[in-house]
Amino acid sequence: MRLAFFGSPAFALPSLDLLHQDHEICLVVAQPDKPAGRGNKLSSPAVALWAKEHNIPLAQPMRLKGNLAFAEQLEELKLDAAITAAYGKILPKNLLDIPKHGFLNIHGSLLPKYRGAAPIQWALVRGEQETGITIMQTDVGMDTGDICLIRPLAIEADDQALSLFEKLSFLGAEAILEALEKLSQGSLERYPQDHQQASHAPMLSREDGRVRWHESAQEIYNRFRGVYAWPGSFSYFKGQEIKIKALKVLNMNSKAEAGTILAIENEGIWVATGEGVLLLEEVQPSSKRGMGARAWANGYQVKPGDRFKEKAEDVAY
RNA sequence: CGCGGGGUGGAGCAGACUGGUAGCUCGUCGGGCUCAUAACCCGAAGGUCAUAGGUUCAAAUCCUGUCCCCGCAA
Repeated sequence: MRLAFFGSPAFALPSLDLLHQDHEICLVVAQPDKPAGRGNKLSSPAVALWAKEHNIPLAQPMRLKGNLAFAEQLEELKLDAAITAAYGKILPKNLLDIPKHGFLNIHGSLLPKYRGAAPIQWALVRGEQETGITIMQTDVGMDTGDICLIRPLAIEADDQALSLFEKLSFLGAEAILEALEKLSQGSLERYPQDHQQASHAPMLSREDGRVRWHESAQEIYNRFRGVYAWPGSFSYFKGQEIKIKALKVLNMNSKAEAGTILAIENEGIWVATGEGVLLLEEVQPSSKRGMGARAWANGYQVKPGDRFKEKAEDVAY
């Protein structure tokens, strides 16, 4: 089939690869290049780089709404369908109607749960044991369109945002291929979502990475897994920001105040939470590279009884 | 030219403002204590202080250039 592919980050690449083998990708659309990273160097989305590598026409429009030139460009391609995968822009109605079969979206959750920009991360933060991929007919709402195909995936206890992203990106690729197969045979079903069951997964903010020590060890660990790729779990020790790079839930309890360091062992640091105890294995003070928690305790004179604080201005005793 | 922090024995840090003997917590090695130990005690090895130049009687420390690493913002 003649397709256009809308996507931006690495999540979309496995789908692109697979579609590229069986279908004709007439146009790749990605977010515009943006200044990013230290020094604000201009950088291209992964999908844009992919298109350049494979010599496929690439568009990176700033705006879609009211962009007649872009709409015309799409019209002229005589598309059978268009695919979106983590594109990052809302598609206006006039564009959705252009391809013969409209737009299909690859979404990283079991819709109607976790609609929005960060379904994978929020499924982890909420401690879900199962998530998946939904192929849906894109409409003007935020992930509200009819469902075409659902593929569940178990979340492993040690999955974090990156590992789950990777698994789902491959599952998504298989699912979209299957959906297109059915579409071309005219057997693709579509049924409406149960909007009563909908939940939302908004884009993460830096604040979502802040460790909430009063939560249970498991909840803190779940949040750690969800925000692993960005912004990462962070807390404060004696006024300095500390990122937590590796973490485990210990099977023990403590009555100490949440955030208190209980012991410093070779394998890491024991920290009390609202319920249960966590083992900090690897940390990273700002300006430093990640280091073993034990090494950090050695150099920064961390002692049992010291406490982590949730905010910079809280002074540890 | 987005803002900022850092590079000191194998690890993590202090020392720099106010130049003058290389320090701390660990690790390693040897010895001791102990029923025993990752615990404790004694001892030892190991550092061109990222790099190049400058100032000075004297530079980890002050000045200039270069390389590398990291946090924030986007």
